[in-house]
Amino acid sequence: MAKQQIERVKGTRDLLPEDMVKRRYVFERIREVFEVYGFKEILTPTFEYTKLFQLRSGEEVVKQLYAFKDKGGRDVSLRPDLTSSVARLFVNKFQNAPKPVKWYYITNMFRYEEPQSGRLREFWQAGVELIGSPNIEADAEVIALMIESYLSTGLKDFTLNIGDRILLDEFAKMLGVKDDIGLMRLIDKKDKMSREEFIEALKDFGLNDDAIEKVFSLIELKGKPDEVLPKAYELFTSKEAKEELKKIEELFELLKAYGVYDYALIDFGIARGFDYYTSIVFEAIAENDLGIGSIGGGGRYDNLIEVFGGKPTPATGFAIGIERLIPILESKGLLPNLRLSSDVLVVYIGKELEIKKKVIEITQMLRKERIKAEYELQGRKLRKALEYADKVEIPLVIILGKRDLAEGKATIRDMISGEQKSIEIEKIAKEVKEMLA
RNA sequence: GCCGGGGUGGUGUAGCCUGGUCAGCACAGGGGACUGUGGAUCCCCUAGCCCGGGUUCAAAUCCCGGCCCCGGCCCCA
Repeated sequence: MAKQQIERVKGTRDLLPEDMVKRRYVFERIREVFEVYGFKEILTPTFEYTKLFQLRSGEEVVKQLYAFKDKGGRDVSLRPDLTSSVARLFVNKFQNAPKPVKWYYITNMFRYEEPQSGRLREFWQAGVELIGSPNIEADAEVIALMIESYLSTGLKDFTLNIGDRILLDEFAKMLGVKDDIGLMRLIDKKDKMSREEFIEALKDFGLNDDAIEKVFSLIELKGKPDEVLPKAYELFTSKEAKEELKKIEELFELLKAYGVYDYALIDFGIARGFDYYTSIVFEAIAENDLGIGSIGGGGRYDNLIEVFGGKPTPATGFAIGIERLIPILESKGLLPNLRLSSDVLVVYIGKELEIKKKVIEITQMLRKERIKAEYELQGRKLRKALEYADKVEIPLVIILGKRDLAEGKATIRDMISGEQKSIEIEKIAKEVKEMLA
């Protein structure tokens, strides 16, 4: 009698065989694309010194971390993402490596937050980091890769929305706002309130009518670059802003060359947390009715490596949220039917050791041919064994009893048609392959 | 951290408001009817009131606290 039932830890999930086949399918598609773009797989430790994450994001981030003291008194945290670890690794060992450094990872992350739709405490991300190039080509490369990653999973109904931290900073300056983060958070919430409420909120924030007018101009800067950029050049007057806009114009030209232009949009309202991003930021949105917002995001972080004690090194990257992507793929019927069951069940009739041994030999023969084969381990009677095969959708059953064995044969049963034939034991593997084909 | 809704066998649920029959049903699982042939039927078995406290003669049921789940807020690297 169990004294105590141990449950899963809050915000975690058990992944069952049927979940794992789907995930593996998605991971493999994404991995293929990462690889053909020349990214190499890496993995850093599951936990790091808490300091690493504090250095990047400040003290308040600790309450969103799975942070604890180990037995040696070290303050450590489970990784909330891989970007910090990658930057640390780069500073530790790769500062003199040939540039660019192109790394990817597919692994789990941990954040101590309240679970809700599309949000767990342990979750998986597939992401890349491209370190060493300050050029807009590098931004284009990762954005194109992100788009192609989604496409490889069959997703088509999505957009990659591109914003820019520099322009947001310029915007805040134009309005004379010091708390640019606060302003952007407010702008982020615009869709959750009515126009009147939004105007009220902006007034409460301290903006005058002219500034509010400008905020609305900014929000309208969303869509295809041909429409948005001309308006943006009107709204932004500073030299820095104009230069940044020129880069974005070029970025979209490059995306045309990559062949992914159709999926990319401008959205200058994107803030992406404001942690360490320095210019181009982006996030992917897929239309869905599951209440899932962004399915991935990224951007340029040109001073993070410096923060970690490295030489100033530009970098950019993104991460795809697997737990958000998979339900969307599933709801759109984009995941193929992946059968889990074995191809063959070998069943014996009778209790003689000789028959059981022959059944094992047949099973092994099939396995050597890389056919997924199992034999009846429960010792069920033939009738029950057939019911079992039917229930778990094993398409072929090989039956071996005294009568078959006496002739050196076994019976193969096609579980779908019900047809059976007697076949010499040595020829089973060949026959099974033909029947499965 | 805050707010709302919920927690009954492995799964889905009835019962809760109006405390009191062995907590009912279905599916799944195991066995049998049928000792070499399944996807049909019948029978049997396994297995449950999230945890702790309180009220009461009596708690799955009412009250309090906790934990967990679903969703929302904050936040979202």
